[in-house]
Amino acid sequence: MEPLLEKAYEPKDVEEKWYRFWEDNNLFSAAETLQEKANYAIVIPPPNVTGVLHMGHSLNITLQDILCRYRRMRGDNVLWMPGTDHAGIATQNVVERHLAAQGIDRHQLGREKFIKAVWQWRGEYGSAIIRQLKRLGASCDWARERFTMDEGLSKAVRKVFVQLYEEGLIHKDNYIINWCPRCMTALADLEVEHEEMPGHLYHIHYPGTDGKDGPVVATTRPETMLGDTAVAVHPDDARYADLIGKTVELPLTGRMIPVIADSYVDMTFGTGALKVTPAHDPNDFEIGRRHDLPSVKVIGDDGHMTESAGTYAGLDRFACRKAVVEDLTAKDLLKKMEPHQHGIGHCYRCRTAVEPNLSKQWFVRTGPLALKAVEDVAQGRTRIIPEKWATDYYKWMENIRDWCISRQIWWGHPIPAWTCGACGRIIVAMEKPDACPDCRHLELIPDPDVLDTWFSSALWPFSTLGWPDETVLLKQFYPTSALVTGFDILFFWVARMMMMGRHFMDDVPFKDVYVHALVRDESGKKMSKSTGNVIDPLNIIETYGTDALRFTLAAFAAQGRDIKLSEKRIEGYRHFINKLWNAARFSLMHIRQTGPDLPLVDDGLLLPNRWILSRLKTVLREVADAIDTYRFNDAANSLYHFVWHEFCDWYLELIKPVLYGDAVMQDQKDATAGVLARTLRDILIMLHPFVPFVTEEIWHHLPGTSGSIMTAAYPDSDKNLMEIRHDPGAEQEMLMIMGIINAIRNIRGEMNIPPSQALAVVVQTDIEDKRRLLDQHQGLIITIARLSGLQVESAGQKPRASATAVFEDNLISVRLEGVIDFVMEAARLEKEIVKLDIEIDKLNAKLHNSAFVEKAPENVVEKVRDQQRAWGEKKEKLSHQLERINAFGAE
RNA sequence: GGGCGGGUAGCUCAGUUGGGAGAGCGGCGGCCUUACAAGCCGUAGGUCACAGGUUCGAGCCCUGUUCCGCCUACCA
Repeated sequence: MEPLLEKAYEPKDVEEKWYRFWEDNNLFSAAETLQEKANYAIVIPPPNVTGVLHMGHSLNITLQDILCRYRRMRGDNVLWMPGTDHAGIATQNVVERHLAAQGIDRHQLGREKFIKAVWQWRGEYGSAIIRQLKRLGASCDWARERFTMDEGLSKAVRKVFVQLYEEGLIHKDNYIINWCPRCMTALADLEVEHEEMPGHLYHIHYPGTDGKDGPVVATTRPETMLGDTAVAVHPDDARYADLIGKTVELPLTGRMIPVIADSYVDMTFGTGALKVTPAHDPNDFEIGRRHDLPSVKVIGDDGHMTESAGTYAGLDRFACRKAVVEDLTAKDLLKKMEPHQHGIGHCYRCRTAVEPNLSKQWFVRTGPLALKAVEDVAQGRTRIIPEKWATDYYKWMENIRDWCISRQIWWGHPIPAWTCGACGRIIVAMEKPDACPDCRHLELIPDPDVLDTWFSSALWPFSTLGWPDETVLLKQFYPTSALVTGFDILFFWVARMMMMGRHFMDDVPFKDVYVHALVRDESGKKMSKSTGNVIDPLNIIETYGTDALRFTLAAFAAQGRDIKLSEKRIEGYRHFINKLWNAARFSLMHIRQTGPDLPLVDDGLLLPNRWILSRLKTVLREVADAIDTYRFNDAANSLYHFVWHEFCDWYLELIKPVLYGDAVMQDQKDATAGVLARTLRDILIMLHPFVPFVTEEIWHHLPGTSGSIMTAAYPDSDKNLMEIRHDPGAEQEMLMIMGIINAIRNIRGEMNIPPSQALAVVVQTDIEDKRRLLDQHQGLIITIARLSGLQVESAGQKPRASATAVFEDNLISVRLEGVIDFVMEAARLEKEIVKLDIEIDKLNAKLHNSAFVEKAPENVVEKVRDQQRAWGEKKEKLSHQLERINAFGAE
């Protein structure tokens, strides 16, 4: 029965135990039924299957877990849908490296065997991230875990592809796209990261053919000139007016190319003459289309020059640049070379410089889809929180470009399209057809490409619920309640889910999108392995425990865009966990009742009990409100303050005299233990979503509880809360008692009087109710302020030698005959008076300002007057005391 | 180029309709007071980036300046 807890909380001892307990008891699983009960659903942002838990996940998971655990305690039927995504390019890269270590190249292996190898790899290593999520305490419905390459999800992908194709929203086209020569695949615009880099602007002379000199063009990429098919100038540019329509020589190739006029050209940049390479520059591609120019692809998919590059064929693109520049210099065609800063696109998976490349790819026409997705947010069907992110969402959606969804890799969802070997017709279908519908030819060549991983992620909120089948789960939980994610994938993922959800489900995918910050290191840099500034959450968990990490993340969750994390903070919150632990340890020594049937609403309750219950009621409301509005930091801070600075610092100290006192009636002791039990219980419940492990552990030691704390009801508007009374009177009275104790402590501290020395104190007030109150709680004050005695009297007679303080109208005198240092006390009073003077002067200035008195609201003016009066009286008392002290000192 | 966010105590940051500047950590002083030294008590410290404006009143609203960070873009 006597549950003696260890002196310090040891997370390692309990975390694994309770996680297993929760799983074994099925506490994470949602009920699949079309019942009346409120449903609450969150789909996890699926981590990359190759991923290792980082701080970003930790924050993301913690916040979702807080919501889910909280909603369960509020009585909702909660589905937290977990899973991973197959991360096409990243996974393929990982597995390729894995194979390379064994000296195997994927092309040797062949496509089928390679995919088999990826699945095998996934089986071995793919659940690492899931195990790590569990260490964070994530209460996901693991039995329903999904993977974007699951059969069900693949079916959804094919269905979506086919339907969009039939609706004309997917098409295949020759277009200039971003190409990663290392990953050997196309990338979507979003998957390119631009980085400002120093380079050069090369001025190259293209000689004319009619005896005249010809233009000088400016370029940052001279190697692409081998693929030039025109030179463009602005139609209004007088300098080149007579060149338009003529041809010029393309150096190093011997080809002749036309000079065309296009208003895209910026006359003020460079030389005003632009070389046009339709196959290797998006703008040039557009110009090429407008002017019907041929495209010459001189850079191959592997980043080396093609046969079309003539003598440069086979050279790496960067080596070719060097060679071209050398050759131009030799021919005296390089007129100028100036330093130039410009943005260069890099592959977001491997950092290789992206090559704009002409290629035949599949695209989603996003325009019509985006229109509706914008409406959904504008009309409030989906709320984006904080609201400021809606601006970014709108802007991106409104400027959206077609989405290149085909990838030239092997790992991913095959594009459900086939080309007839005879007539060349493209067939798009859920399953491979037996024959070409046009010519009945039997040889159908499957499209070699796979789909962008984000294409399948975009379906996540409904594909995981069973779509395209009409499942109970789908009916129950779509639209989902909330999506919690970092702003870095607002476009990659959220925007695309919005488009797909609306289009296929005819409803938004989620009611709320909560966008949280990014976790950075303490100097504000993004954590990355290459910088070496990562704080590994698993290490943190080892050292400080999961709860400390979670509470830290929650407490910092709403701090703008970034969370700068350092171990110091986490350590600080570990102290909080330990504080809670010790408060529980103390409480459990006194809680013997096994039932909650204690008289909580009872005027006979002692003041500290009435006070803490009143405060508890307020905090219950505050925390619930904060979580309901995604103000996780407010919730965490409210709890931190309440538990540490009210419950521990005051309440537990205040009830010690009751619990330990010999003269206290047993029924008061019992009632106090009851209030203590109730308060601790509710603290545990409120804290549980934030720090699930330590609260579960304490819960099981707390008499009168049963089962898991996960199944405890959050005290809200139910009768649980009704039995706690909001008691402003008690709060008011406690404020006074605390104020007086603080004043005495202040004197003790400033006078350097050790706690071991008991003090004799006199409190004087003219208000009889206050005297009665102080008399009544004399014991409390004596114990907590460590007094030898407390005398309460009406104002008038002054004790002979004392240090004094004023709280409200109470004059507090600490008697220190023979110990008091008059000089020190005089200095203390003077300091206090100076401070008061400054404040009073400010108030006087306000009140002497007639504009203020006339125009400010009545209650504001009244408040200032009250304050002025109160401080004036306080100052008077202190000044009077100062005179007396000076007189004593002079004796 | 465009847009967004930020500049508040030594550090990291709160500050939700404009009305007496806050927390945590750190610092300093005193304490092993029967839950906790991962603790307790006390205390110092701020022209709220700068300059104007609106207002009786501005950390908060407006304008400009400056510094930092991020996102975005087709000036080669």
